[in-house]
Amino acid sequence: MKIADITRQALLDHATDVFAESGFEGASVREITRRASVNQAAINYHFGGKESLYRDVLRLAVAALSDASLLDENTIDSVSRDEAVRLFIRQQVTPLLKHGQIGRYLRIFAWETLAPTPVYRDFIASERLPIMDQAEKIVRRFLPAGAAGEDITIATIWLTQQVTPFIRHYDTLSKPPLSLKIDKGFIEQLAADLGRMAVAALSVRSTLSPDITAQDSSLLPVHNSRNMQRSKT
Amino acid sequence: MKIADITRQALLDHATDVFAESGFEGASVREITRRASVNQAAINYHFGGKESLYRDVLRLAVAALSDASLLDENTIDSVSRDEAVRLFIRQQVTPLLKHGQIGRYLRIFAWETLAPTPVYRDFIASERLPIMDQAEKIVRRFLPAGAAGEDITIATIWLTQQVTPFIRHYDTLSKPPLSLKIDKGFIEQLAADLGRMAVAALSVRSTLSPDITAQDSSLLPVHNSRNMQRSKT
DNA sequence: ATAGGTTTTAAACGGCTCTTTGAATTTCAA
DNA sequence: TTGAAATTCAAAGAGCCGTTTAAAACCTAT
Repeated sequence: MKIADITRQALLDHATDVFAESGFEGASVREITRRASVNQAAINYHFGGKESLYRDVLRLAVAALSDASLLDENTIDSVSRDEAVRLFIRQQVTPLLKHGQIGRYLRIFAWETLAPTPVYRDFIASERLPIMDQAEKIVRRFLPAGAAGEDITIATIWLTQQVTPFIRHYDTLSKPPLSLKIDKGFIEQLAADLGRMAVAALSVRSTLSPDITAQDSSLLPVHNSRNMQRSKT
Repeated sequence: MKIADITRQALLDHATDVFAESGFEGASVREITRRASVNQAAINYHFGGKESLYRDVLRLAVAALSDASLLDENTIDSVSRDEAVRLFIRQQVTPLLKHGQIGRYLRIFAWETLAPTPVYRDFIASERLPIMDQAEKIVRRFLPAGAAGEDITIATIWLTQQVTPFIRHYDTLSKPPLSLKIDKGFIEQLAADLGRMAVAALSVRSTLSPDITAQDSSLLPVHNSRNMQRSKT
């Protein structure tokens, strides 16, 4: 491996760290190059600027998330819809363990959902995020066939965002006063709990779902009521 | 009203905007003072610095969220647990409408959950956020009496984070290609859907909950299984 | 070994950041 | 009205930002 490739790789690696910690704007090229133990001008020489470096990190992120995916085009339809949800949740929870790997990428995307950078906008405009397609595919199996596009969008966003709070609250969980140990057992349980809750939540959106509680009669079964209840503005 | 109070109020108001848009670090005193049409030094004169201004904004935020709360100590226990969840969800969804009001505060807290500022850490260390207390109180009504503290924490975080994705994705929803109209009807429906899903999700955590779906036999009722399944590390 | 291209380095540039300063202005009470 | 206090203002200070530059060091192939 050429020496230039080593610094290039070091830059990508530490840039991922810093971008995950502070977001694109909050990250400084000085901090990145310092951690990578390379000269400050290295980013501009190897990548052409901070933005291009970030673009490459985003590219690696989607690639890594695709590789780590438990679901592909085939399995997503060959398993039960409940199992699909559980797999979808699990593939997002497990990165909490491997801290040096995919967890950083999820944090970068968390920054982008809060305040999208122009780089990110360009990025998703060109290549779609597979995670969104997966979520939509799964959601469609729960919603009625004639569900409105808005219903699907809302449910899709909802599903994709079920795990990210725990990515974001990683520090809250692992540090005092909670000091939870984020080990394999914890991850397993978290995946199981979240999967179960997600299945239950999506099931009430389905016309097939039974009444979910006996102690609240106002919870009538829903039949794609979205459009019926809109205000007539 | 004294003139000094007018600029002070203008600073607080526009600071809330900028902090909500860009977070604490991303916000600049130049931008705030420019929007407030006051001198750049005004923040330091009236508040003593950017940090103190932010502290005051946070103070106003928790106060406003408390005022806008549909739940207080009394009602949270006087209604059914399902109704409590729905009210909790609704009180967070409605700010999506009143853009100039509470929505900004929720966005500020969204920034803080992603990367807490020292100011925020100090802040919550002194006075607890009522929303967390509410969520925990509600969650406890769903979990078994002997539930582990970790289970409660996880479920509490989960409940508080059910709405924020939609606060964050406000632009995604309202702008092309979706271009959803965020009107009263939409908010009502969103609150209803999220409320129903949240109740369903929390119900499966309860020993009282019935089986929620017939097509997946692996979904057995759960009995506070968290501790039983932990790895023996 | 040497020439030629690649990579690294230190320094500087221009622009933005928050804060400080001291004078000019406005406000308000005597 | 006058004088002291409160407030506003323009300017400058000190520091970090991303980027550019040109010289130095390094590799590699002849």
